[in-house]
Amino acid sequence: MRSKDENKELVIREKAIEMIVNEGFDGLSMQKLAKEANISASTIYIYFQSREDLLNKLFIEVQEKFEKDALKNFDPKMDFESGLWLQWKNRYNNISKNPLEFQFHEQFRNSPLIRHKDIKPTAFKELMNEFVRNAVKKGELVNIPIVHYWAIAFGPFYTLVKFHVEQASMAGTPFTLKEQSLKQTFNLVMKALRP
Amino acid sequence: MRSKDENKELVIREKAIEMIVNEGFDGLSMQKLAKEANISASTIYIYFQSREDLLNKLFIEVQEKFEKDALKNFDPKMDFESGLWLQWKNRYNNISKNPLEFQFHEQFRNSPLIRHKDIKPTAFKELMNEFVRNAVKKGELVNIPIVHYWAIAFGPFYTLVKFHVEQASMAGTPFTLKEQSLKQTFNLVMKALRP
DNA sequence: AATATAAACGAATGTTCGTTCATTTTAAAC
DNA sequence: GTTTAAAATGAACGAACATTCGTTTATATT
Repeated sequence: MRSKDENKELVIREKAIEMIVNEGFDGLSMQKLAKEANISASTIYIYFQSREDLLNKLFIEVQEKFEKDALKNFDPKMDFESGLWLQWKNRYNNISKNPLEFQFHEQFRNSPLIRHKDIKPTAFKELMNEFVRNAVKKGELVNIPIVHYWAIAFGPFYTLVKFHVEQASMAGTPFTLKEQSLKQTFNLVMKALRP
Repeated sequence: MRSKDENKELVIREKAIEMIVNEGFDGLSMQKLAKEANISASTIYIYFQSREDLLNKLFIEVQEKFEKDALKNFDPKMDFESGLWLQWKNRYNNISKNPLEFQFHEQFRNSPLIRHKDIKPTAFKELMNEFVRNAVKKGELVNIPIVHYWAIAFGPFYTLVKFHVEQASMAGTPFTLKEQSLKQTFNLVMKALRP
């Protein structure tokens, strides 16, 4: 009996994301993907049920990886400023290490494909809610609806990061955003969020 | 001689945006679009050179309309808080009146299609820069790089609005976001931006 | 070394794609 | 009412699409 080549599935995933980022969803055909991965098109169907299944699995994989990595060293009992800053830095690190995955994720999130999936509420979300509740209780954070909090706490972060990712992507240069820039923006955000 | 039916071009544009928002870029085929618009596929080519030309024209149209409407009653000599709030409200009004156009714009902006176009710097951008320079000079705004300003001044706005647009779109209900919610978020953003 | 079994493949399926073109229809201009 | 020229069309084009299938190949197990 022959066993599945784990590396082969990885190549399919990598090339698929690369093609989608560079050419969009309609730029990803199974035959072109096969050629890029140096395999036969029919081989893809051993690893994925269909094109749609492939896309969904890619999204879920990236989403889960990003959520998990965002919580590295994080504890909802941390003081608010340290906890939020840790999240900014974690997310920043993930994006600079995986700009293609990030762009794929953004593209998927902004497309109607996202509607065909039901996004299950993750433990991630509950952990963040706890973090926010604690901070309000301790008087470290203004008491506002959670969506307002998300908008202010992460809106500036993603706007800033996306700007730099897009700049780099268009110019063909590596993604660069100095930690000092991030910190300066973060300090202003904290000013908004403190009671 | 027969003249072009302006209404026909409008229907094509409307249906195209509708299809893209509901089914994505690969959901838009010329034949399906023709059927939706009750015309022959070849008729589309009287109004647009190609599929790509159609997409580009749609984007440019929406982009210019949104930029123009964002500046309604705006003057770069306004005091900072009033000027920024006016922009929030203008943008908010446009999005709630044209949620499909907004979603189309977001989808395009986050796709690689945007790279095939060169975005010419608009008068819009220069006007905003002047507004910011004035505000800094008058001591109404912290002195930070312009990209940091954009991130903080509009990041929270778009994060909040997109959340509500997506909610409404998924649930099939109309877009609703109370002005009071918007104002509350705005006040915190102002707290961050004041010196 | 033989066997068994899933991986891997190339070719072929029927469909749909964007676009073209010869023809017909329409309405403005005279 | 006739002319004229562009709008509008349906049929047709080859290319590319996702997926299937019968066959071959590779490898773990015996």
